[in-house]
Amino acid sequence: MPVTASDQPAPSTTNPARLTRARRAALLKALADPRRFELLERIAKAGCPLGCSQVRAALPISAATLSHHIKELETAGLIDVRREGRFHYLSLRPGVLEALAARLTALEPTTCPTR
Amino acid sequence: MPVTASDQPAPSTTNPARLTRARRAALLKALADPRRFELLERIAKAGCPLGCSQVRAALPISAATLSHHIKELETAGLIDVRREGRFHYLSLRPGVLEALAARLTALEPTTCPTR
DNA sequence: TCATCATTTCGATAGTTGTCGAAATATCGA
DNA sequence: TCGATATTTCGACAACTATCGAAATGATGA
Repeated sequence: MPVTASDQPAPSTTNPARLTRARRAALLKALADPRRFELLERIAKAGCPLGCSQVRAALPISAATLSHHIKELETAGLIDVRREGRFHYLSLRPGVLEALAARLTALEPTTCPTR
Repeated sequence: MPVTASDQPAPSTTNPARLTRARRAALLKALADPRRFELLERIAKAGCPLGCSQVRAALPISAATLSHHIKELETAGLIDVRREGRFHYLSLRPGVLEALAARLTALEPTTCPTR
């Protein structure tokens, strides 16, 4: 892959609704992996920042792989990772999913009048 | 490819709002490719069924690759392809993007009360 | 300081996929 | 029937990525 959104300085918290082409692609790619989506679902469901290890315990996944996916989600700007001592806490970055969803639904409105 | 949603009989027009795990993943994967997304955008923008060749003319892409992406979008259930003689017409399958968007925003609502 | 635990990085591997040119198939008009 | 045009299939290649075990790093508490 030549130039992804991952190369960007990236997902500034301000202005969460504006989605670059590259950022939109990065988000979709991050979400497209089933394991990552499930991970995100768990984080979302938790509501409060979720401990890394708790996820690890609940999912049949190696630590290395989990770390990898967390980085992907973070790089895409989907989650925030608060690093506190040796524990890391994951939380959904607010507004991002909504922004993406809006972008998707924005594609729909035009319906063919002839049909 | 082991077991993806593509194997399913699948994107029945009825009940567009229910999204299987597999189907959701297939949709996201289909959308994650930049070229495919642009293709979809063009189809959406056209409103009315868009000729395959018109797309081909407007995009720097080989016929083989275009065919491949169209099949991906169709298999994912994002577009309908009406085959009419030697021309094929592409149109957005209604409701699918909305359903996916809904699924995404559904992840958001729970916000941490402590923070 | 040291053992322990959480997380990351490294290296390697297997599987997936986007891309194309060339060949095949299909449809139409002459 | 024949040639032209539209689309698909085939075969191949390069790039990417999910995955893991092992080793490294970092932080804590004894």
